[in-house]
Amino acid sequence: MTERTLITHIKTYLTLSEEELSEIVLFFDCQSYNKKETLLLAEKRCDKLFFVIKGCLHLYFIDCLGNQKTTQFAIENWWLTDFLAFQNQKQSNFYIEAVEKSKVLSISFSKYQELLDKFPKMEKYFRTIYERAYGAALVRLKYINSLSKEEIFFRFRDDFPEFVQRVPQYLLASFLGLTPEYLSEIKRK
Amino acid sequence: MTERTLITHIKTYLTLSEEELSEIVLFFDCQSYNKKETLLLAEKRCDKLFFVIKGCLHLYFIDCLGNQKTTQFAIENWWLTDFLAFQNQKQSNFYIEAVEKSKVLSISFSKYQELLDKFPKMEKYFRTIYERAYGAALVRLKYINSLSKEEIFFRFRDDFPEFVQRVPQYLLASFLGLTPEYLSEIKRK
DNA sequence: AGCAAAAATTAAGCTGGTTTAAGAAAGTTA
DNA sequence: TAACTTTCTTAAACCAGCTTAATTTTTGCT
Repeated sequence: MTERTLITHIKTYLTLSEEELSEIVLFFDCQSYNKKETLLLAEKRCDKLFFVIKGCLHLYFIDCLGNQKTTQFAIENWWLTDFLAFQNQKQSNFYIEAVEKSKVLSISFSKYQELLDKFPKMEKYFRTIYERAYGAALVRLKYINSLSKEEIFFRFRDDFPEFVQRVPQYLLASFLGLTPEYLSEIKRK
Repeated sequence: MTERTLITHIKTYLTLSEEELSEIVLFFDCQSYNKKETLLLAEKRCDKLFFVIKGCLHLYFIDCLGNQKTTQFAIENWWLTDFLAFQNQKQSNFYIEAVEKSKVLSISFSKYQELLDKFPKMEKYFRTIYERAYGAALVRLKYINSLSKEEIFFRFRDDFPEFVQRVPQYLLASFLGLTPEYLSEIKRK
């Protein structure tokens, strides 16, 4: 069962019975996506929260020149959506697309509410996830505001070597906030 | 009572009895800080989560050239700490200082755990706060990666005009990721 | 009010990183 | 294995934003 991935993840944060856990996963839909397939469209109401079982997604937007810019990746055990738009049930500022063939759980906003109402312990689970994600975003902002683009790349490669291998360079460049050309030049050294 | 500020804020997210609310605020200490007074030191274990009753705090670090760089502000009704260090009870990557004379509630990590255990509804409160904060951080990363420094400033001034008046320009410049000199040049136009 | 310190402005010179454009390599499809 | 498409590389010209440094304005203190 592929849903074991989520159950295992929840169990690292909470103590829940097997019955509860198997009830919980019923709130989710499981779907597979091919490389470059779209999961969420900007301008549409953001009604889905995603959990990656296998594969890799990215959250991106299109800048004023028509370039795709990646703001966040999500690999196995990561949650992803436009959280602000999801919480307010507004239209999304971002697109979500599969970077590679992926297996993904999703939950609608109303099911998410139901899940949290029925299993209040899940509030703790998500509180912990978001507390950490927000903290990590602040540290990321710190790096952006203190390191040169070259240092940002080397730091990221040291911290996540396997990830640098995994995603195409032009997506990595966009995530790190530099041009593919400059990233290529940095790597040459 | 100054604690009403927190109570009022919690009530916008949860339904709780007055008895519960007044028990909750007992978990917090209230303290006043003068302008430039330090609340949290980098390199020290991060054992406090802060809530601003009145005034303004900022989360900053010192870059390799010895410059103070602001990553986040917190005004009335905002929570602030180095969330990653707080959750893991590690030493902080950041300093926290009062930007102006401020009145602040604080809670230690162990009291925070106790509070969440005793009042599980508070999990929902913090889940919501962090979900929003993380979403906002992603949108902020989007702006950083798509707008010129000039556009970043004008956008921020349009969105938060009163805030631009409130904090010193050199802190605002640092928060927006540009030099005070360049910000000054932009404003001249 | 008067002094000292902190913050903001101005301007010139400089550089890290972008833009543009073209070619090479790697992946995909039939 | 050939043709097409996507991704990566290279190099030169360019510029947004930084650095430096000197001056002015504002703030805080007694």
